[in-house]
Amino acid sequence: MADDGEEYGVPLLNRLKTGYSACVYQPLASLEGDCATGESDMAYWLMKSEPDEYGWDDLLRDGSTEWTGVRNHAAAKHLRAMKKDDRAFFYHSAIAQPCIVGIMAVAREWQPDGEEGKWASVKMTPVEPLPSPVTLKAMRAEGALSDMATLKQSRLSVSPVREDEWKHLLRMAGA
DNA sequence: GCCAACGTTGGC
DNA sequence: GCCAACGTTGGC
Repeated sequence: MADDGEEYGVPLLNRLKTGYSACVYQPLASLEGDCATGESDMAYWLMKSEPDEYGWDDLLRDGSTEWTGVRNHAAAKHLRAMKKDDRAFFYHSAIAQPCIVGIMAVAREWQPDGEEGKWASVKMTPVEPLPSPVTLKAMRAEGALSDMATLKQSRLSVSPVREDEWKHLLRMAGA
């Protein structure tokens, strides 16, 4: 079981849940409380990372992370559009079974990343893991997700997710 | 401003 | 590890 993409499946999530409840459960309540404006215009995103480099369990361990290193103009544009408390799926890429494994929130809006001043990074914090990960394969099989930016352009590491797509994915994840 | 060459990313 | 897709660079 530990020899291919399955290691990023349910067994890993079970392991993560433990660490999650142990160290970072508080964001949900405080984030909801911050929405004083009443009507939510919260946006949704999908952010990719190679778990060999930085995965969901690293984010749980750290409590939050600066999402640096994005060097694609379209992705950088999305980073600059992200607002505090927006939600984002954490997607594990470049593994045998690429999949969405958890939900993050924008903890702080963008700041310059790098010397050139043309790139941006945001600060992200974990909200909760998905009950079961949603694989890329499963996403591709869903007609309701056929417009998703990440499916149309696989190399885009930060992409918007529509509200209907977000809800659909949550249902697929058993959330 | 076009386009060929090249580099990088990400899925398989 | 390979290859397709995409972005960037540089010659013209």
